Amino acid sequence: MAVSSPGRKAATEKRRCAILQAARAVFARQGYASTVVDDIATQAGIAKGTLYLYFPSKEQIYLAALLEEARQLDADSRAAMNAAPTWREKLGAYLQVRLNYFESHQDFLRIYMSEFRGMFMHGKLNPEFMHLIQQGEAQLAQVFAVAAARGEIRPVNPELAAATVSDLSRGIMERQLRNWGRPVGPDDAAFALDVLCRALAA
Amino acid sequence: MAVSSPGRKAATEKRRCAILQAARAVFARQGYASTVVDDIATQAGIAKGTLYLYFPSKEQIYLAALLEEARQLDADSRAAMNAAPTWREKLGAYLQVRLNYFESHQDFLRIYMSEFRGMFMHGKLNPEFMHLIQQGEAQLAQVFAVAAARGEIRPVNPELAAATVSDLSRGIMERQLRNWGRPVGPDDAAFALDVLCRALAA
DNA sequence: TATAATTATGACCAGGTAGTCATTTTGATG
DNA sequence: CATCAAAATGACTACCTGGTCATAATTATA
Repeated sequence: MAVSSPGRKAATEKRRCAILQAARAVFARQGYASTVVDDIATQAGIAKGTLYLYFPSKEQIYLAALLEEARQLDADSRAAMNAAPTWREKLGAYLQVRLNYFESHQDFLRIYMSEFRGMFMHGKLNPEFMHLIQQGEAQLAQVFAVAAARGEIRPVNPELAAATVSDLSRGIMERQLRNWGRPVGPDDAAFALDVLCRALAA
Repeated sequence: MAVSSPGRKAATEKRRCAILQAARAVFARQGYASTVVDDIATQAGIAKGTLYLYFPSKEQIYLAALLEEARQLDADSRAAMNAAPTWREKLGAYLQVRLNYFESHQDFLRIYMSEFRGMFMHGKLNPEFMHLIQQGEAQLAQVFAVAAARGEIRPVNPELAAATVSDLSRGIMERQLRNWGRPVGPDDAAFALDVLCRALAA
């Protein structure tokens, strides 16, 4: 008569995660349009019908798969930046977190870079995503605002500086993804950090 | 008996262009996936069947619509940079051309920014596109290589520097497209140029 | 104007896929 | 073990859309 035992709930949650992981793998490999719902089910080792027991639509799977990781990235980023004392280290932490995340979550980043970002410009986007992204840049801007107020960097428009950082970090990740020509590595991040430091130095 | 009079050829070419322009408008508004071939035909004021007299498939329309503009942007860019004498002015020209292009070809840039770029990472891409893009960065890299050899800038990896420029210029255009929060304008480009100059100064 | 060639049309078709649901399997409970 | 609710299944359907082609309109030629 138990409507749902505790063990039941855990199993359900586990399966949910497995589905999302499978979805990320498939979407990363094939992109949203070329992915068929059955592909995801197969990758997850379940039947299509079962998928629809956990998610209402292909689109929702996609969104959920990305949102989960986006939250994590945001949290990691936030933690690392808060732990860093100086603006320079905070900046380094921001870049570092992204590089680390890249190592362990390529699927997510591939989807994010290759098609998700473009969604901003078209139809509506899940508000939480907007928030997450805006929040990320706002945090960065805050760092620069503080540093500028303290005279640690020259007085720049903090939002513009933050946007610059996010442009550069995106570029780095994109180059990692497609190894365009020569291999890119940590040099790339070091160069970006160097560029930023020189550009911002008081 | 004339197989095709000269006036005929011109009319055909004109229609072809009209189709591509219509295609850009629609693709920019709705994205590739959400666009139905009939949308393009309607926008161009012709019937769907007629479209297929000029192009063999939806994908080819998309590619042709973008390739046309990409060639133009490349040409403009090349011309402006060649005309500029110093590395600094060449860099300014690169950014400027992109900003100008943005004014007059929003449709193209919207498609390019929001979904086309992501294609690099998935399936094959028209080789001419690869070439155009790689060539663009290579030209930029060349500028830096020369400037570094002359001691006009500090000795940086030219490819990395070029990549940085293209990351920043992309960021600018993207921010223009979605007026995220406050309006962005030429300040944005000026800031980017400033960042680059400071970062590269000998 | 009559004739023929070129160009345009849009109803139609074939293929493919998101989502459903009647049926089966699982596993908890007494 | 018997019973039954919850979970899983996959064949099926309803719909959509890229591309075709027989027909019609247009334009050039004689």
